[in-house]
Amino acid sequence: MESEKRNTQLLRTPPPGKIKIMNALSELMREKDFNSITTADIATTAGVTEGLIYKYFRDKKDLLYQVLNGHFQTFQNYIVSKIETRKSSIEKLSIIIKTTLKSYSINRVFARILLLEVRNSPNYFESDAYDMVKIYSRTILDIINQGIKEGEIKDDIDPHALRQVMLGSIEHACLGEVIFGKDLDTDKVSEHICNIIFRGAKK
Amino acid sequence: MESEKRNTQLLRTPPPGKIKIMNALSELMREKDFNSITTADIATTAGVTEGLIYKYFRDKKDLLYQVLNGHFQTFQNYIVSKIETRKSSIEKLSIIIKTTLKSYSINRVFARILLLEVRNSPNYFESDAYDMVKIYSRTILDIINQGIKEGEIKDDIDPHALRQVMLGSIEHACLGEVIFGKDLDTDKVSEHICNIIFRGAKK
DNA sequence: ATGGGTAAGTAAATATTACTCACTAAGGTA
DNA sequence: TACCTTAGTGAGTAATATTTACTTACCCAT
Repeated sequence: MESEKRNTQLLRTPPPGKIKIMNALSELMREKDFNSITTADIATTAGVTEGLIYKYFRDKKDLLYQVLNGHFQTFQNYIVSKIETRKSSIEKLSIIIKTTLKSYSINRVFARILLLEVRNSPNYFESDAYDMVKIYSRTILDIINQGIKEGEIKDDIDPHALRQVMLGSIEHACLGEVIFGKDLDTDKVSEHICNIIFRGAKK
Repeated sequence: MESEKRNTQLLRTPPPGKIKIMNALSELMREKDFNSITTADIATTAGVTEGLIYKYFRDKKDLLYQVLNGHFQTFQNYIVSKIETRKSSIEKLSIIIKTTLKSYSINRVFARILLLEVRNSPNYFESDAYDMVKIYSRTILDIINQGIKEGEIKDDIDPHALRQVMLGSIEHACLGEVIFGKDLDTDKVSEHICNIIFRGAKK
């Protein structure tokens, strides 16, 4: 009963102020980079006072991490829903590449935070958001290993290296879009990337 | 005569204070991320006053860009010296991958700045440092195009995509080292990466 | 119903820190 | 000598992230 109470408390929808603050930052980041956004900016666009930010977030960075976490949650669900029906490993990995690229492209704020804004501070790697990244990253590795075991992927390929190439390619491909707002034909680009990667990785 | 004077002025070795400031930031960044380093920190480790920083640099970020530029200059020279003797495109690209990875690995501060600290602010893309990046990036593209023309690389490969995969792979591969200080066997990793990339890209 | 506890939110003070400005000292040069 | 330029100083200022003491509203157990 005790734990049930605490549990419902954890799961219940966050207070409106908290939501408003997170949305405000997300919105502001469509135009500005994180460091150029002030706590005053955030508070006014959220329609709350500056002090409230520090009721729900340890500091400004913590707010950023929680916003990222929110975006990553929906991203992760989307990814999982896309690959669960597929059988072949190569196919799964291709879908991950295309879907990730598409997600970054559709939600540039999400991509911006993940690729440009958080990695420079050590605290990020202790955050819940980074835990999500680890899960996503782990998923890819598992699929690669499965692919090797089932003979779809060459067994002289280093799984970690393949994952690095995949993730690196995806990230670098959308950098231009995220930074300069260039348009990106995700279907075409992901096809090119898959072409390069798998004509080597596929046995 | 006017312009000659100005020219020698530009080329002559920078004042000791400027050098000390740049070295100080570089040194501090071996331990801390850029945002956690204060101008006071920089001044004291450099043994100058805070005001002097703003004599030579527009702002704190500009200092960072100039430090990056310095590192990139030596990096670029190193790269060029490594590939100029080689004939084959694939070979050149392989060397670039290995050498870049090695450079990042040896000079973590350089890698840290380039990959984690500058890309989030728009000003960076107006800086001299970014001009250097463009040159480096252009070099790779030229080699790829040459490789395609000479039949070393498949002609259905998109040159930009191949470059993205290359650069992305390199960067992602050294991220763990740069962030967490993990050791990296550059020879092995670059071999793995080349293996993945070129078994598809090589005709 | 009511009063005590807790969650949501406020307003103003504080402390850090990037950046400015008016100044000095030391060459070099005409 | 007088002057100009360059290197450097040190005390400020202004912006802004964070803290603190306080108010209000609501829930639930007596």
